[in-house]
Amino acid sequence: MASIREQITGKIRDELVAGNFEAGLPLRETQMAKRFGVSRGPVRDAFLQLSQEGFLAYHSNRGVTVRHPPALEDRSFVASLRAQIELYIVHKGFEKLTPESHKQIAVALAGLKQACSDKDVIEVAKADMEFHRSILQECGGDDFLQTWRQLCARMLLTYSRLKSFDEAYAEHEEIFELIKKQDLDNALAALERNITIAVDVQPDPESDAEKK
Amino acid sequence: MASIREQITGKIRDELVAGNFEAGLPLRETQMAKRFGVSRGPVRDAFLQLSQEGFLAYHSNRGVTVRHPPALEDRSFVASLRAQIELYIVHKGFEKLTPESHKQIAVALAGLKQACSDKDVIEVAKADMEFHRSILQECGGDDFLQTWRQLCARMLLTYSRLKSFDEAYAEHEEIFELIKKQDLDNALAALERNITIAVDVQPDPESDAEKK
DNA sequence: GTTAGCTAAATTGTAGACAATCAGCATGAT
DNA sequence: ATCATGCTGATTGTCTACAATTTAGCTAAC
Repeated sequence: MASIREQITGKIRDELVAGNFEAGLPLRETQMAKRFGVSRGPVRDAFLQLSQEGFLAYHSNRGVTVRHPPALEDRSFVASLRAQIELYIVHKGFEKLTPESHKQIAVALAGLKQACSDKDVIEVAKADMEFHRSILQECGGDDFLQTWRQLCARMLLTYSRLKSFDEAYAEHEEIFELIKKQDLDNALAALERNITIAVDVQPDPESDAEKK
Repeated sequence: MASIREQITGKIRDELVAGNFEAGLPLRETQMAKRFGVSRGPVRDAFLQLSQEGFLAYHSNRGVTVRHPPALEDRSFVASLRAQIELYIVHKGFEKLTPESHKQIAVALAGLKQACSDKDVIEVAKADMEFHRSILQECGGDDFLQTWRQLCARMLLTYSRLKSFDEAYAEHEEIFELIKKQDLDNALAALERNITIAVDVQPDPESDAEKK
């Protein structure tokens, strides 16, 4: 069973991804602790972790605030870094993949399918990341997972798949099929498209600099 | 004045960079708390933060262990990612640099000079990073600082400048001079050389996979 | 001999109380 | 008016005690 800290971290992260809190808004330890019916300790740990993950901005002695999404001009660079990491890991671990690996990835893909048919944007965002994460995991890319997570966090603060749910799912299904067919080159190409295509849209008016 | 958590985090990080603890060694909250004469709270926070930074590996309910350095084959990729981030930020913020910025960077460079003349490897490593960090800071790259830190942490776990101290210093001085001369292209080139040249050496026998 | 289950010690996880710090506002001197 | 100073309420930072979890060693059954 997951610790309270992990549960709290997950719940707050979900809300941040869902966009329930506007950028810059301060989150209070007491408020969250009372809301979830726990003490401040685990909440404090969660805040610290989410700050490191890139979702919150930590201000010494003054608490945390919801972090602003990256500036429009930086988003494609973030996506590029993320794509490089995924491609590197998949390229490196492609041989290692076993039928069991395929099964694990299939589970994640099924989750995405469900979320898409439910048309639940938050669940889709989470399932999207989980699909990619499972691939990295199976390719043995644990070493880069934390850095990958940070980049994903930056992207999730403005998650918005322009395309239809069905199309978003189809993209991931294609990646999975190519992996199963052991077609490395096309799998990598499909991955890269999938990662970098979702940016360069939707001008966000409140992408100001972080205030100190 | 810095909080206890920050002080503890810094001290443990220094020791990790210095290589005082061998990879895989578990660090105990109680042990560290007693050692620094504080309670477990700040130590716990420090462990959590250092885990996120990439220095420690966190195991639920079982504490933290010193993380293994990246596999030899991955190091140049880590350096490449770090170089890309620095080049991107400097490229983007080069215009913003003011005489005051140059002064800030000069301070960091002076620190590196001191450390080099003292021939103190740990201080050199810290000053090296501080020099780069000050440049990024002045170029307005706060958004990527956390990711950059993670990559640096991975590199610092095997920090070893092959060249002499004098040569290491000269490299950084050159970068600074090119920045002052506002010679963007050559500054970027010098930066990239400086970052990527330090890898591809010294086969490390104990670069095993992380144990779960 | 091997293995499953139990017990005890060590360690991390959580709670609640207290101390330190900070932002805002009123107050008063220049 | 303007700036400095000192209060005050709110919030984070730290400590201590206790609960939950894990690990290792022992025992006993097979």
